[in-house]
Amino acid sequence: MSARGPAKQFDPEVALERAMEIFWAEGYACASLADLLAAMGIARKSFYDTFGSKRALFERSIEQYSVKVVGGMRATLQAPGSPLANIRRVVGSIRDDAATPFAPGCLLGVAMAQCSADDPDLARILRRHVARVEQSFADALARAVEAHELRADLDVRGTARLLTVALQGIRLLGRVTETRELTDGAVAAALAVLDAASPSTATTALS
Amino acid sequence: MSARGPAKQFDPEVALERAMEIFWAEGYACASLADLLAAMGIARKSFYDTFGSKRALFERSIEQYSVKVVGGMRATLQAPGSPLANIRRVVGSIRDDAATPFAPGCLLGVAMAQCSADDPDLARILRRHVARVEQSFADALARAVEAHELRADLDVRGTARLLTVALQGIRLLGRVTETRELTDGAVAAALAVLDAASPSTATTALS
DNA sequence: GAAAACCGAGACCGATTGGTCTACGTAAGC
DNA sequence: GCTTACGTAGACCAATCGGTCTCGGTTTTC
Repeated sequence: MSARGPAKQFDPEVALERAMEIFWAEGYACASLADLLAAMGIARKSFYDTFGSKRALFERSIEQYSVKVVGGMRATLQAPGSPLANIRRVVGSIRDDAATPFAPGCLLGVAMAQCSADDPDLARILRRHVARVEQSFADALARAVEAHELRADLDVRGTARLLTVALQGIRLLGRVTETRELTDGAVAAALAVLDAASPSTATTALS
Repeated sequence: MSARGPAKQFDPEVALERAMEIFWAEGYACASLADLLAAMGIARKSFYDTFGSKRALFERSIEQYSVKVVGGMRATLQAPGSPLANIRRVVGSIRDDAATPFAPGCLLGVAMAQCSADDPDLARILRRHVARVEQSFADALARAVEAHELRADLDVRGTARLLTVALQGIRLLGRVTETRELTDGAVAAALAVLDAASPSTATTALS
Protein backbone atom coordinates (compact mmCIF):
# COMPACT_ATOMS: atom_id res chain seq x y z
CA MET A 1 0.00 0.00 0.00
CA SER A 2 3.05 2.29 -0.17
CA ALA A 3 2.26 4.47 -3.14
CA ARG A 4 5.78 5.35 -4.06
CA GLY A 5 4.89 6.12 -7.62
CA PRO A 6 2.18 8.26 -9.16
CA ALA A 7 -1.49 7.43 -8.96
CA LYS A 8 -3.12 5.52 -11.78
CA GLN A 9 -3.49 7.76 -14.82
CA PHE A 10 -6.78 6.17 -15.73
CA ASP A 11 -9.86 5.49 -13.69
CA PRO A 12 -10.37 1.74 -13.27
CA GLU A 13 -14.05 2.32 -12.65
CA VAL A 14 -14.46 4.18 -15.91
CA ALA A 15 -12.47 1.55 -17.78
CA LEU A 16 -14.63 -1.18 -16.25
CA GLU A 17 -17.71 0.73 -17.32
CA ARG A 18 -16.47 0.84 -20.91
CA ALA A 19 -15.60 -2.84 -20.83
CA MET A 20 -19.06 -3.65 -19.51
CA GLU A 21 -20.61 -1.88 -22.46
CA ILE A 22 -18.53 -3.91 -24.90
CA PHE A 23 -19.42 -7.20 -23.24
CA TRP A 24 -23.00 -6.02 -23.18
CA ALA A 25 -23.14 -5.36 -26.87
CA GLU A 26 -20.84 -8.07 -28.17
CA GLY A 27 -21.05 -10.90 -25.70
CA TYR A 28 -18.11 -12.54 -23.99
CA ALA A 29 -16.70 -14.61 -26.82
CA CYS A 30 -17.13 -11.98 -29.51
CA ALA A 31 -15.57 -9.22 -27.44
CA SER A 32 -11.89 -9.49 -28.28
CA LEU A 33 -9.07 -8.05 -26.24
CA ALA A 34 -8.50 -5.49 -28.96
CA ASP A 35 -12.11 -4.33 -28.75
CA LEU A 36 -11.96 -4.08 -24.99
CA LEU A 37 -8.64 -2.24 -24.88
CA ALA A 38 -9.77 0.22 -27.52
CA ALA A 39 -12.96 0.97 -25.61
CA MET A 40 -11.19 1.16 -22.28
CA GLY A 41 -8.48 3.38 -23.71
CA ILE A 42 -5.68 1.65 -21.87
CA ALA A 43 -2.67 -0.41 -22.85
CA ARG A 44 -2.41 -4.15 -22.75
CA LYS A 45 0.03 -4.07 -19.88
CA SER A 46 -2.15 -1.84 -17.75
CA PHE A 47 -5.10 -4.08 -18.42
CA TYR A 48 -3.49 -7.23 -17.13
CA ASP A 49 -1.92 -5.42 -14.20
CA THR A 50 -5.28 -4.05 -13.15
CA PHE A 51 -7.82 -6.71 -14.06
CA GLY A 52 -5.84 -9.93 -14.37
CA SER A 53 -7.60 -11.62 -17.23
CA LYS A 54 -10.45 -11.29 -19.67
CA ARG A 55 -12.52 -13.70 -17.67
CA ALA A 56 -11.98 -11.79 -14.42
CA LEU A 57 -12.93 -8.59 -16.20
CA PHE A 58 -16.12 -10.25 -17.38
CA GLU A 59 -17.12 -11.27 -13.89
CA ARG A 60 -16.41 -7.80 -12.61
CA SER A 61 -18.45 -6.39 -15.48
CA ILE A 62 -21.38 -8.53 -14.45
CA GLU A 63 -21.02 -7.28 -10.93
CA GLN A 64 -20.86 -3.72 -12.20
CA TYR A 65 -23.97 -4.28 -14.26
CA SER A 66 -25.82 -5.76 -11.35
CA VAL A 67 -24.95 -2.83 -9.15
CA LYS A 68 -26.02 -0.33 -11.76
CA VAL A 69 -29.05 -1.78 -13.52
CA VAL A 70 -30.38 -4.41 -11.15
CA GLY A 71 -29.61 -2.20 -8.18
CA GLY A 72 -31.52 0.63 -9.79
CA MET A 73 -34.44 -1.67 -10.43
CA ARG A 74 -34.47 -2.82 -6.84
CA ALA A 75 -34.28 0.74 -5.60
CA THR A 76 -37.34 1.66 -7.64
CA LEU A 77 -39.22 -1.36 -6.38
CA GLN A 78 -38.38 -0.52 -2.80
CA ALA A 79 -39.19 3.18 -3.13
CA PRO A 80 -41.79 4.55 -0.73
CA GLY A 81 -45.33 4.95 -1.94
CA SER A 82 -47.54 2.53 -3.77
CA PRO A 83 -45.78 -0.83 -4.25
CA LEU A 84 -47.94 -1.56 -7.26
CA ALA A 85 -47.06 1.74 -8.86
CA ASN A 86 -43.38 0.93 -8.34
CA ILE A 87 -43.80 -2.39 -10.07
CA ARG A 88 -45.58 -0.72 -12.96
CA ARG A 89 -42.79 1.81 -13.16
CA VAL A 90 -40.12 -0.89 -13.40
CA VAL A 91 -41.99 -2.92 -15.97
CA GLY A 92 -42.78 0.16 -17.97
CA SER A 93 -39.19 1.31 -17.93
CA ILE A 94 -38.24 -1.75 -19.94
CA ARG A 95 -40.05 -0.12 -22.78
CA ASP A 96 -37.58 2.74 -22.70
CA ASP A 97 -34.60 0.43 -22.42
CA ALA A 98 -35.74 -1.53 -25.42
CA ALA A 99 -36.80 1.56 -27.34
CA THR A 100 -33.57 1.89 -29.28
CA PRO A 101 -33.36 -0.46 -32.27
CA PHE A 102 -31.23 -3.51 -31.56
CA ALA A 103 -31.02 -2.72 -27.88
CA PRO A 104 -28.24 -4.59 -26.09
CA GLY A 105 -30.77 -6.30 -23.88
CA CYS A 106 -29.69 -7.50 -20.49
CA LEU A 107 -26.05 -8.26 -19.94
CA LEU A 108 -26.98 -11.04 -17.57
CA GLY A 109 -29.26 -12.53 -20.21
CA VAL A 110 -26.54 -12.30 -22.79
CA ALA A 111 -24.16 -13.98 -20.40
CA MET A 112 -26.67 -16.77 -19.79
CA ALA A 113 -26.85 -17.54 -23.46
CA GLN A 114 -23.09 -17.90 -23.74
CA CYS A 115 -21.35 -21.21 -23.25
CA SER A 116 -22.37 -21.47 -19.63
CA ALA A 117 -23.38 -25.12 -19.72
CA ASP A 118 -19.83 -26.13 -18.83
CA ASP A 119 -19.20 -23.10 -16.67
CA PRO A 120 -20.81 -23.70 -13.27
CA ASP A 121 -19.03 -20.73 -11.71
CA LEU A 122 -20.56 -18.26 -14.10
CA ALA A 123 -23.91 -20.01 -13.89
CA ARG A 124 -23.89 -19.62 -10.12
CA ILE A 125 -23.15 -15.92 -10.34
CA LEU A 126 -25.95 -15.36 -12.82
CA ARG A 127 -28.37 -17.48 -10.82
CA ARG A 128 -27.72 -15.38 -7.76
CA HIS A 129 -28.49 -12.14 -9.56
CA VAL A 130 -31.64 -13.53 -11.10
CA ALA A 131 -32.75 -14.63 -7.66
CA ARG A 132 -32.20 -11.13 -6.37
CA VAL A 133 -34.36 -9.64 -9.09
CA GLU A 134 -37.07 -12.18 -8.49
CA GLN A 135 -36.98 -11.59 -4.76
CA SER A 136 -37.29 -7.86 -5.27
CA PHE A 137 -40.38 -8.40 -7.36
CA ALA A 138 -41.77 -10.83 -4.81
CA ASP A 139 -41.24 -8.38 -1.97
CA ALA A 140 -42.92 -5.58 -3.88
CA LEU A 141 -45.81 -7.84 -4.83
CA ALA A 142 -46.23 -8.91 -1.23
CA ARG A 143 -46.33 -5.29 -0.13
CA ALA A 144 -48.91 -4.57 -2.81
CA VAL A 145 -51.04 -7.42 -1.52
CA GLU A 146 -50.66 -6.12 1.97
CA ALA A 147 -51.77 -2.68 0.81
CA HIS A 148 -54.84 -4.27 -0.79
CA GLU A 149 -53.61 -3.19 -4.20
CA LEU A 150 -53.61 -6.79 -5.36
CA ARG A 151 -55.80 -9.75 -4.56
CA ALA A 152 -54.94 -11.56 -1.36
CA ASP A 153 -54.85 -14.94 -3.10
CA LEU A 154 -52.28 -13.79 -5.67
CA ASP A 155 -49.50 -16.27 -6.41
CA VAL A 156 -46.77 -13.88 -5.35
CA ARG A 157 -43.84 -16.16 -6.06
CA GLY A 158 -45.15 -17.29 -9.43
CA THR A 159 -46.02 -13.77 -10.51
CA ALA A 160 -42.59 -12.53 -9.49
CA ARG A 161 -41.04 -15.26 -11.59
CA LEU A 162 -43.28 -14.47 -14.52
CA LEU A 163 -42.27 -10.82 -14.39
CA THR A 164 -38.61 -11.82 -14.15
CA VAL A 165 -38.65 -14.16 -17.14
CA ALA A 166 -40.88 -11.83 -19.15
CA LEU A 167 -38.48 -8.95 -18.65
CA GLN A 168 -35.55 -11.15 -19.63
CA GLY A 169 -37.44 -12.28 -22.70
CA ILE A 170 -38.36 -8.76 -23.69
CA ARG A 171 -34.80 -7.55 -23.43
CA LEU A 172 -33.55 -10.59 -25.30
CA LEU A 173 -35.97 -10.14 -28.17
CA GLY A 174 -35.18 -6.45 -28.16
CA ARG A 175 -31.72 -7.36 -29.43
CA VAL A 176 -33.04 -8.32 -32.82
CA THR A 177 -36.09 -6.09 -33.02
CA GLU A 178 -35.81 -2.77 -34.77
CA THR A 179 -39.16 -1.42 -33.64
CA ARG A 180 -40.66 -1.26 -30.17
CA GLU A 181 -43.84 -2.96 -31.30
CA LEU A 182 -43.14 -6.30 -29.71
CA THR A 183 -41.89 -4.92 -26.44
CA ASP A 184 -44.80 -2.51 -26.16
CA GLY A 185 -47.31 -5.29 -26.58
CA ALA A 186 -45.56 -7.54 -24.12
CA VAL A 187 -45.19 -4.79 -21.54
CA ALA A 188 -48.86 -3.92 -21.90
CA ALA A 189 -49.81 -7.54 -21.38
CA ALA A 190 -47.51 -7.80 -18.38
CA LEU A 191 -49.18 -4.79 -16.84
CA ALA A 192 -52.52 -6.35 -17.67
CA VAL A 193 -51.50 -9.28 -15.52
CA LEU A 194 -51.34 -6.91 -12.58
CA ASP A 195 -54.68 -5.39 -13.57
CA ALA A 196 -56.25 -8.81 -13.57
CA ALA A 197 -54.93 -9.35 -10.07
CA SER A 198 -56.40 -6.13 -8.83
CA PRO A 199 -59.31 -6.62 -6.41
CA SER A 200 -61.21 -3.65 -7.84
CA THR A 201 -61.08 -4.65 -11.50
CA ALA A 202 -61.84 -8.31 -10.97
CA THR A 203 -65.51 -7.49 -10.59
CA THR A 204 -65.79 -4.94 -13.35
CA ALA A 205 -63.93 -6.87 -16.02
CA LEU A 206 -66.94 -8.77 -17.21
CA SER A 207 -67.39 -9.52 -20.86
CA MET B 1 -27.71 -33.94 -61.23
CA SER B 2 -25.79 -36.71 -63.03
CA ALA B 3 -24.82 -38.99 -60.17
CA ARG B 4 -21.80 -40.48 -61.82
CA GLY B 5 -20.19 -41.38 -58.54
CA PRO B 6 -21.50 -43.08 -55.42
CA ALA B 7 -24.15 -41.53 -53.23
CA LYS B 8 -23.13 -39.54 -50.21
CA GLN B 9 -21.82 -41.88 -47.55
CA PHE B 10 -23.31 -39.78 -44.78
CA ASP B 11 -26.74 -38.31 -44.31
CA PRO B 12 -26.57 -34.51 -44.53
CA GLU B 13 -29.78 -34.27 -42.53
CA VAL B 14 -28.34 -36.30 -39.69
CA ALA B 15 -25.12 -34.30 -39.78
CA LEU B 16 -27.10 -31.08 -39.69
CA GLU B 17 -29.05 -32.38 -36.73
CA ARG B 18 -25.84 -33.06 -34.83
CA ALA B 19 -24.46 -29.66 -35.73
CA MET B 20 -27.66 -28.02 -34.51
CA GLU B 21 -27.24 -29.70 -31.14
CA ILE B 22 -23.72 -28.36 -30.82
CA PHE B 23 -24.75 -24.83 -31.73
CA TRP B 24 -27.65 -25.20 -29.34
CA ALA B 25 -25.48 -26.14 -26.41
CA GLU B 26 -22.36 -24.11 -27.13
CA GLY B 27 -23.52 -21.08 -29.04
CA TYR B 28 -22.17 -19.95 -32.37
CA ALA B 29 -18.85 -18.48 -31.33
CA CYS B 30 -17.97 -21.21 -28.84
CA ALA B 31 -18.77 -24.02 -31.23
CA SER B 32 -15.48 -24.61 -32.99
CA LEU B 33 -15.06 -26.40 -36.28
CA ALA B 34 -13.42 -29.27 -34.43
CA ASP B 35 -16.45 -29.64 -32.15
CA LEU B 36 -18.84 -29.55 -35.06
CA LEU B 37 -16.88 -32.01 -37.20
CA ALA B 38 -16.51 -34.44 -34.31
CA ALA B 39 -20.22 -34.33 -33.61
CA MET B 40 -21.16 -34.57 -37.26
CA GLY B 41 -18.72 -37.41 -37.83
CA ILE B 42 -17.54 -36.13 -41.19
CA ALA B 43 -14.27 -34.82 -42.55
CA ARG B 44 -13.37 -31.21 -43.05
CA LYS B 45 -13.50 -31.49 -46.79
CA SER B 46 -16.94 -33.06 -46.82
CA PHE B 47 -18.15 -30.35 -44.52
CA TYR B 48 -17.17 -27.48 -46.73
CA ASP B 49 -18.32 -29.32 -49.87
CA THR B 50 -21.74 -29.88 -48.35
CA PHE B 51 -22.41 -26.84 -46.19
CA GLY B 52 -20.06 -24.15 -47.48
CA SER B 53 -19.12 -22.42 -44.26
CA LYS B 54 -19.68 -22.36 -40.55
CA ARG B 55 -21.96 -19.41 -40.88
CA ALA B 56 -24.09 -21.10 -43.54
CA LEU B 57 -24.31 -24.17 -41.34
CA PHE B 58 -25.52 -22.01 -38.49
CA GLU B 59 -28.29 -20.50 -40.54
CA ARG B 60 -29.35 -23.93 -41.73
CA SER B 61 -29.27 -25.12 -38.13
CA ILE B 62 -31.62 -22.33 -37.14
CA GLU B 63 -33.90 -23.33 -39.97
CA GLN B 64 -33.72 -26.95 -38.83
CA TYR B 65 -34.53 -25.91 -35.30
CA SER B 66 -37.46 -23.84 -36.41
CA VAL B 67 -38.88 -26.70 -38.43
CA LYS B 68 -38.50 -29.11 -35.54
CA VAL B 69 -39.26 -27.20 -32.36
CA VAL B 70 -41.18 -24.16 -33.48
CA GLY B 71 -43.03 -26.22 -36.07
CA GLY B 72 -44.01 -28.68 -33.40
CA MET B 73 -45.25 -25.88 -31.21
CA ARG B 74 -47.33 -24.45 -34.01
CA ALA B 75 -48.77 -27.86 -34.80
CA THR B 76 -49.88 -28.27 -31.19
CA LEU B 77 -51.42 -24.81 -31.17
CA GLN B 78 -53.31 -25.52 -34.37
CA ALA B 79 -54.51 -28.96 -33.32
CA PRO B 80 -58.26 -29.54 -33.35
CA GLY B 81 -60.15 -29.27 -30.10
CA SER B 82 -60.05 -26.58 -27.49
CA PRO B 83 -57.71 -23.74 -28.51
CA LEU B 84 -57.19 -22.79 -24.89
CA ALA B 85 -56.23 -26.34 -23.98
CA ASN B 86 -53.71 -26.31 -26.81
CA ILE B 87 -52.18 -23.12 -25.52
CA ARG B 88 -51.98 -24.59 -22.03
CA ARG B 89 -50.34 -27.67 -23.47
CA VAL B 90 -47.65 -25.65 -25.23
CA VAL B 91 -46.91 -23.46 -22.23
CA GLY B 92 -46.85 -26.46 -19.94
CA SER B 93 -44.50 -28.38 -22.22
CA ILE B 94 -41.84 -25.77 -21.54
CA ARG B 95 -41.68 -27.21 -18.07
CA ASP B 96 -40.53 -30.50 -19.51
CA ASP B 97 -38.04 -28.87 -21.85
CA ALA B 98 -36.51 -26.94 -18.99
CA ALA B 99 -36.70 -29.86 -16.57
CA THR B 100 -33.17 -31.05 -17.18
CA PRO B 101 -30.55 -29.09 -15.26
CA PHE B 102 -28.80 -26.51 -17.42
CA ALA B 103 -31.20 -27.04 -20.28
CA PRO B 104 -29.91 -25.69 -23.59
CA GLY B 105 -32.82 -23.27 -23.77
CA CYS B 106 -33.97 -22.07 -27.12
CA LEU B 107 -31.49 -22.07 -29.97
CA LEU B 108 -33.13 -18.96 -31.36
CA GLY B 109 -32.76 -17.24 -28.02
CA VAL B 110 -29.13 -18.25 -27.81
CA ALA B 111 -28.61 -16.94 -31.31
CA MET B 112 -30.23 -13.64 -30.35
CA ALA B 113 -27.78 -13.14 -27.55
CA GLN B 114 -24.78 -13.62 -29.83
CA CYS B 115 -23.14 -10.73 -31.61
CA SER B 116 -26.23 -9.94 -33.65
CA ALA B 117 -26.10 -6.19 -33.19
CA ASP B 118 -23.87 -5.89 -36.23
CA ASP B 119 -25.44 -8.82 -38.02
CA PRO B 120 -28.68 -7.62 -39.60
CA ASP B 121 -29.05 -10.74 -41.71
CA LEU B 122 -29.14 -13.02 -38.70
CA ALA B 123 -31.36 -10.58 -36.83
CA ARG B 124 -33.85 -10.66 -39.69
CA ILE B 125 -33.97 -14.45 -39.70
CA LEU B 126 -34.53 -14.59 -35.97
CA ARG B 127 -37.12 -11.86 -36.08
CA ARG B 128 -39.07 -13.79 -38.68
CA HIS B 129 -39.16 -16.92 -36.55
CA VAL B 130 -40.18 -15.01 -33.46
CA ALA B 131 -42.98 -13.40 -35.44
CA ARG B 132 -44.17 -16.82 -36.50
CA VAL B 133 -44.33 -18.03 -32.91
CA GLU B 134 -46.13 -14.93 -31.81
CA GLN B 135 -48.60 -15.20 -34.67
CA SER B 136 -49.31 -18.82 -33.79
CA PHE B 137 -50.12 -17.79 -30.24
CA ALA B 138 -52.24 -14.92 -31.48
CA ASP B 139 -54.21 -17.19 -33.79
CA ALA B 140 -54.83 -19.70 -31.02
CA LEU B 141 -55.85 -16.96 -28.61
CA ALA B 142 -58.25 -15.54 -31.18
CA ARG B 143 -59.81 -18.95 -31.65
CA ALA B 144 -60.12 -19.30 -27.89
CA VAL B 145 -61.90 -15.97 -27.72
CA GLU B 146 -64.17 -17.03 -30.55
CA ALA B 147 -64.97 -20.23 -28.65
CA HIS B 148 -65.83 -18.13 -25.59
CA GLU B 149 -62.97 -19.73 -23.69
CA LEU B 150 -61.42 -16.32 -23.11
CA ARG B 151 -62.89 -12.90 -22.54
CA ALA B 152 -63.93 -11.05 -25.69
CA ASP B 153 -62.01 -7.93 -24.69
CA LEU B 154 -58.72 -9.81 -24.29
CA ASP B 155 -55.67 -8.08 -25.71
CA VAL B 156 -54.89 -10.92 -28.09
CA ARG B 157 -51.77 -9.39 -29.62
CA GLY B 158 -50.33 -8.28 -26.31
CA THR B 159 -51.02 -11.60 -24.64
CA ALA B 160 -49.43 -13.47 -27.53
CA ARG B 161 -46.36 -11.33 -27.16
CA LEU B 162 -46.26 -11.85 -23.43
CA LEU B 163 -46.41 -15.61 -23.88
CA THR B 164 -43.67 -15.41 -26.51
CA VAL B 165 -41.28 -13.37 -24.40
CA ALA B 166 -42.09 -15.31 -21.24
CA LEU B 167 -41.27 -18.60 -22.96
CA GLN B 168 -38.02 -17.17 -24.27
CA GLY B 169 -37.18 -15.91 -20.82
CA ILE B 170 -37.98 -19.23 -19.19
CA ARG B 171 -35.79 -21.15 -21.59
CA LEU B 172 -33.01 -18.61 -21.21
CA LEU B 173 -33.02 -18.75 -17.44
CA GLY B 174 -33.24 -22.53 -17.65
CA ARG B 175 -29.71 -22.49 -19.01
CA VAL B 176 -28.29 -21.53 -15.66
CA THR B 177 -30.86 -23.07 -13.38
CA GLU B 178 -30.27 -26.50 -11.95
CA THR B 179 -33.73 -26.99 -10.53
CA ARG B 180 -37.09 -26.55 -12.18
CA GLU B 181 -38.33 -24.31 -9.41
CA LEU B 182 -38.13 -21.06 -11.32
CA THR B 183 -39.63 -22.42 -14.49
CA ASP B 184 -42.46 -24.10 -12.64
CA GLY B 185 -43.43 -20.89 -10.93
CA ALA B 186 -43.24 -18.88 -14.12
CA VAL B 187 -45.25 -21.43 -16.07
CA ALA B 188 -47.90 -21.50 -13.36
CA ALA B 189 -48.13 -17.73 -13.44
CA ALA B 190 -48.33 -17.74 -17.23
CA LEU B 191 -51.21 -20.17 -17.07
CA ALA B 192 -52.79 -17.99 -14.39
CA VAL B 193 -52.79 -15.18 -16.94
CA LEU B 194 -55.09 -17.30 -19.08
CA ASP B 195 -57.21 -18.13 -16.05
CA ALA B 196 -57.63 -14.45 -15.31
CA ALA B 197 -58.79 -13.92 -18.85
CA SER B 198 -61.40 -16.61 -18.60
CA PRO B 199 -64.96 -15.26 -18.70
CA SER B 200 -66.11 -17.71 -16.03
CA THR B 201 -63.46 -16.86 -13.44
CA ALA B 202 -63.59 -13.11 -13.89
CA THR B 203 -66.80 -12.94 -11.94
CA THR B 204 -65.87 -15.39 -9.22
CA ALA B 205 -62.40 -14.04 -8.53
CA LEU B 206 -63.51 -11.63 -5.89
CA SER B 207 -61.38 -11.03 -2.87
C1' DG C 1 18.83 12.73 -7.98
C1' DA C 2 17.59 7.90 -7.25
C1' DA C 3 14.11 4.65 -6.65
C1' DA C 4 9.66 3.13 -7.33
C1' DA C 5 5.36 2.75 -9.48
C1' DC C 6 2.71 3.79 -13.23
C1' DC C 7 1.85 4.59 -18.25
C1' DG C 8 1.52 3.54 -23.68
C1' DA C 9 3.40 1.23 -27.68
C1' DG C 10 4.33 -2.78 -29.51
C1' DA C 11 7.11 -7.08 -30.20
C1' DC C 12 6.43 -11.71 -29.18
C1' DC C 13 4.49 -16.23 -27.68
C1' DG C 14 1.96 -20.76 -28.36
C1' DA C 15 -2.49 -22.11 -29.35
C1' DT C 16 -6.51 -22.01 -31.93
C1' DT C 17 -9.47 -20.14 -35.30
C1' DG C 18 -12.09 -20.81 -39.99
C1' DG C 19 -10.89 -22.23 -44.39
C1' DT C 20 -8.20 -24.42 -48.41
C1' DC C 21 -5.57 -27.88 -50.30
C1' DT C 22 -3.48 -32.35 -51.79
C1' DA C 23 -3.21 -37.34 -51.50
C1' DC C 24 -5.39 -41.50 -51.51
C1' DG C 25 -9.16 -44.96 -51.19
C1' DT C 26 -13.66 -46.42 -52.91
C1' DA C 27 -18.06 -47.31 -55.01
C1' DA C 28 -21.25 -46.43 -59.00
C1' DG C 29 -22.04 -45.65 -64.10
C1' DC C 30 -20.21 -45.91 -68.74
C1' DG D 1 -11.41 -51.10 -66.90
C1' DC D 2 -11.71 -46.32 -67.13
C1' DT D 3 -13.90 -42.31 -65.52
C1' DT D 4 -16.21 -39.70 -62.19
C1' DA D 5 -17.84 -38.27 -57.98
C1' DC D 6 -17.77 -39.00 -53.40
C1' DG D 7 -15.48 -40.11 -49.03
C1' DT D 8 -11.54 -39.75 -45.11
C1' DA D 9 -7.18 -38.21 -43.36
C1' DG D 10 -4.46 -34.71 -42.61
C1' DA D 11 -1.05 -31.15 -44.01
C1' DC D 12 -1.20 -26.41 -44.56
C1' DC D 13 -2.56 -21.47 -44.61
C1' DA D 14 -3.06 -16.59 -42.83
C1' DA D 15 -5.33 -14.51 -39.21
C1' DT D 16 -6.57 -13.99 -34.67
C1' DC D 17 -6.95 -15.35 -30.09
C1' DG D 18 -5.60 -14.41 -24.93
C1' DG D 19 -1.59 -13.55 -22.52
C1' DT D 20 3.40 -12.19 -21.47
C1' DC D 21 7.12 -9.52 -22.26
C1' DT D 22 10.49 -5.53 -22.93
C1' DC D 23 11.22 -0.85 -23.79
C1' DG D 24 11.22 4.12 -23.13
C1' DG D 25 9.06 7.78 -20.79
C1' DT D 26 6.73 10.13 -16.81
C1' DT D 27 5.37 11.31 -12.30
C1' DT D 28 5.63 10.91 -7.46
C1' DT D 29 7.96 9.90 -3.07
C1' DC D 30 12.04 9.38 -0.58
